[in-house]
Amino acid sequence: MPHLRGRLIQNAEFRQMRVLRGDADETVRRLVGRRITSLERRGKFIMMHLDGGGGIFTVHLGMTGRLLIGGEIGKHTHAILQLDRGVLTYDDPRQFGRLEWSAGVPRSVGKLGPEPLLVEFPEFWQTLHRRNTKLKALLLDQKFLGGVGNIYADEALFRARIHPFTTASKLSKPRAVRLYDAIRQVLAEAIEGRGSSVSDYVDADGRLGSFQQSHRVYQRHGEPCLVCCRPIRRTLVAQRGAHYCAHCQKR
DNA sequence: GACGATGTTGGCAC
DNA sequence: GGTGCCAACATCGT
Repeated sequence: MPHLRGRLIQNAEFRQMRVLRGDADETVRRLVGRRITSLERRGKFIMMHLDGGGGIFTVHLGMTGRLLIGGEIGKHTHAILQLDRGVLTYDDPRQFGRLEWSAGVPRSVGKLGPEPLLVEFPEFWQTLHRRNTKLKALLLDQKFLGGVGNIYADEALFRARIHPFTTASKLSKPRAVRLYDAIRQVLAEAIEGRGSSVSDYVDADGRLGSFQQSHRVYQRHGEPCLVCCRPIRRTLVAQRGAHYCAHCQKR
C-alpha cells in the first residue's frame, strides 16, 4: 500500500468492537498524531509501524475484511482512519478480521511459522517429517508456514499431486520437495495475479484479483480434472473444504 | 424460507 | 504437546 507510507493519522474511529483487540479509546489515543513509517506483511497480517516509537497497528483481514483508501462508509465499516491525504477504512461483514495496536510485534504475529517464499527446504522438511497430522491440516497451520490459506493449500497439493489426507510424517523426501516447490509456485503466481476474487475480494485499490482463473481444484468440485477429466471431489479436512482429484493425487 | 457453503483464528477438550 | 472440533458473523447459492 504505497498510499500509506508516510501518512499522518489525524483521526481514528472504531465502530464495531468485535474486530478491535483492546480498548477503543486507548487505540485511538495511540494512533492519532502518529505517522505510518513503514508497512510490513507477515503471513496474513499487515503491520503498520508508527513513528517516534509509537508501536505497531496490525490488521488481519480474516475472510471478508477490506482495507480501502477513499472507500465508502457502509454498515460494515468498522474503522475509519482520517489521514493527511485521504481516508483509510476497514470493512468486514463477517467480522472475522482483527485490528490491534501493540507496543511491539503482536503475539499472533510472533507465533507464525516461516514465510513460505523464504523458508529453505531443509527447515520445511525438518518440521514436516515429524508431524503426524494430515498434510492439508498442516498447510493451514500458521505455525508451520505463515500465510498459506485454504485456496492455496488445495492448489499446491494438486500441483504436487499429493492427496490432502496424506500423513505429513509419511511423505517421502522427493514428494516433500514437490510440495515445497508447488507451494512457492502457487503463491508466486497468486501474488502476480493479485489474489483470488472468489466472491468479491478486491485489493487496496478496489481492483479484483485474477488468480481464481488459475484455480485447478478449489471450488471446482464436480467439474472435470484438468489433467485426467475425472470429477474433482470435495471433502472436509480440519473443518475446511478440501478440493482434490482422487486419481491424480495419491496418498 | 431453510440449509449449508464461504478466503480465518483462537480457545477448549481429549 | 499434538490434534481436532467449534464458535464468532453475514451473505449468497441451491
